[in-house]
Amino acid sequence: MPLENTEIAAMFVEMADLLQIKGGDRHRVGAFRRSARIIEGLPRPAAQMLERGELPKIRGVGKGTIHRIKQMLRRHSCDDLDELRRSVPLGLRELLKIKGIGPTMVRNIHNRLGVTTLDQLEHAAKAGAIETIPRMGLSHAQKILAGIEAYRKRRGKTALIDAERVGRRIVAALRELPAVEGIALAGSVRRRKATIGDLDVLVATRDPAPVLARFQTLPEVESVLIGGRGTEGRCSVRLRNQQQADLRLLPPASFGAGLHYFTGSKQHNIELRKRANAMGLKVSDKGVFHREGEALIDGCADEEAVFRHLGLPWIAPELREGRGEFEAAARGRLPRLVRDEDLLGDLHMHTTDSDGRGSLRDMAAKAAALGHRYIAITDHSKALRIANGLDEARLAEQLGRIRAFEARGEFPQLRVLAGVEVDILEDGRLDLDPELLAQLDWVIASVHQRTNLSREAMTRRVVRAIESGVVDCIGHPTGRRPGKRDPFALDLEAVMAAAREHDVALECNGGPMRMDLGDVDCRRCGERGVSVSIATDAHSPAHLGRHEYGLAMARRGWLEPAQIVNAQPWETLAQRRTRRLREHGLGGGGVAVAVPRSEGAAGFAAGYEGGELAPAGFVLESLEVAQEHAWGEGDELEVELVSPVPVEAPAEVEPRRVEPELELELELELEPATEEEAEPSPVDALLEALAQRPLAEETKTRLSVWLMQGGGDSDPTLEAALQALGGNSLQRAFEIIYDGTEV
DNA sequence: GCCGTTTTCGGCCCGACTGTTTTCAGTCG
Repeated sequence: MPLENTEIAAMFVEMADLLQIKGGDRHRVGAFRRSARIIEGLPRPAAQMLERGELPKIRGVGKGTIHRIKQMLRRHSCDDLDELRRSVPLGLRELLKIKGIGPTMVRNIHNRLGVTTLDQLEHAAKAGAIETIPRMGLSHAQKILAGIEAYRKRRGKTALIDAERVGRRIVAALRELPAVEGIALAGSVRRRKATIGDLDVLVATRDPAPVLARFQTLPEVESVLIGGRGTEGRCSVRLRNQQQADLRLLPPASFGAGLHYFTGSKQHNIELRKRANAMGLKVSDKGVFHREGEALIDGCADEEAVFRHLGLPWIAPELREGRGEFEAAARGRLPRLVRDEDLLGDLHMHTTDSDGRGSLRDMAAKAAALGHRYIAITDHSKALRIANGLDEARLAEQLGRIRAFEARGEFPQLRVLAGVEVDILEDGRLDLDPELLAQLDWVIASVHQRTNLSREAMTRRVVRAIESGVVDCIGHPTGRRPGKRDPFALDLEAVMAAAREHDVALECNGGPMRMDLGDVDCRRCGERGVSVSIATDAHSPAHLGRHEYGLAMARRGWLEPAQIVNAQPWETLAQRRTRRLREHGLGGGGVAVAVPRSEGAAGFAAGYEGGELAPAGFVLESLEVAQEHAWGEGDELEVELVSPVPVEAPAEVEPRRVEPELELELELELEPATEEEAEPSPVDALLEALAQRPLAEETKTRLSVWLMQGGGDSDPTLEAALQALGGNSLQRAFEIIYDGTEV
């Protein structure tokens, strides 16, 4: 497998950093950075473009860059990078990973204080040596110490995309060997965690020697940690990206048992073995055994066999965190996890109008090729100058362009929605005129700047945006960058409550460096009835369709298609928006939804009174008004009066509410029990369990499972107990579970 | 290092923010 463009780009960035630390010519540094940006943005693999002679034609790519790329493709490095790495100590390179420290500061710190390692820097900062450097003061020292602490917490963790990329390459190389009968990545990569520690590679083979030999000499390998003779069946290496990779060699007959064991998580395995124990069985990476006498029952060539022996259905790796998956599996209540093919559209992407690399048409063409049913164009707003954000005039112009594009009907199966990713300003106001926002089809509101507010201020800020009525979704809600930046201070609980009240979705941003919301937050959304948008945040056509990282978080968060906005048809989302706008007294106010149905202009929205532009599914005064203002292929465009706007959202998105009358009845039924009743009813026993702190694991699981079913009669005893506590039983369940858990 | 032209070498992206300083330097996106 050839190097990917992002990997080549990363090497150019590293060269720029190292050269800058050495005090090299800043324009040369800048040229390396520019090369990195260009390579990262190439439409096709650099290797391919090089072969076709397309690379030298690109502005900014000169002879030197071509020469280096050729070397990198051949040997994953180049002469200059080798030389720079030799001349700059490893410890100094590590300092760059601390937030607030750039190459120039590394240089100054090194030159003035002789610091070459993280520990030395920490010592210097504590000893007050930082302040002796010109233009650096106490704040810098404090910032550095905080940065070191944050870095230490996340050290050794690699982003999923990076770990997976190198892992896949190793798998591809080993798979070629005749001795390899089966191969898989296990561990946290397989569970699709956002950050990965070590890489686990499993190989099924009857002939370990050639596999071991090949593994140790892969180009990705920097040094062998454990291996060679005496270490049968395994080998650990340090990779060039500083990750550790462990190779395990397994007999094919027990590959499934090993795959399960090494996929983990640890907690999941502990619970699995507990369960096996209770059944008189023993489970290990070698298979399933009788507990007495340890006789082998089954080596388990595949993973399903492991679960089958325990009377369980196969559990998806993403759920294997010991967070209630066994209880759910045993009761036949595992979630039907959202899959790529469930996603009908993508509601977050950028074009060349702001900081994207593809035009409106480029994005639409790619989306159509991927079979998307709809996409929303959501460029940045003016506050994000660096991204060339749109002001009102440019957005209005783009809106007209999108409507005209739709009217042409070039991609009849695809609906292109006019949207925006509007900045949430410091005080919670939106960066664009709400009147204009109300005319769009899909509005994402995001925080990009001033991210260091207090928790209270940040929460007020985001909640205010939600309350505006024109916002459909909060983009990358926590601002986290796994392994790089902590989420900003935010009361997500309050945000979710507001989101639910105003029917606003929270985004699960699938940008591989964001994955925001994370898995735990996705699950909280699911439990609270807050819908989630799995979006790519694509900045080029190549990024479209890359739902894998958003899906990873959503699946780890137990989310099902019904909880995902972009797994719903666009008409459903349009209705939700229309209803919300009307409730907030913004636009709308008509009586019917008009949906154009013509062949040539499928999915195009008609205009409404006054000749202004209206979003798809917009509420229109009448059929006549719609037809009068319809544009497109002249009279070929039909506008159809569909139905009055439904007031209720689809049942699967909106959890049921408890009827007040029912509550009252149950309360009466559950009047205080008399002392002589020896045996408490199941409901009373459960009430007692619900009042316990900390909450028993079993009770917690029962609550989670019930919540995952959307409440209701899946567990009548629990429902009765919750209703006895008064109020909305779903709400009670959330409160109890989060009161009884440290989140 | 790359570009463009002045064809042999000069000029190279930028704004917000922060911290340290009274005019700038470094980081981040």
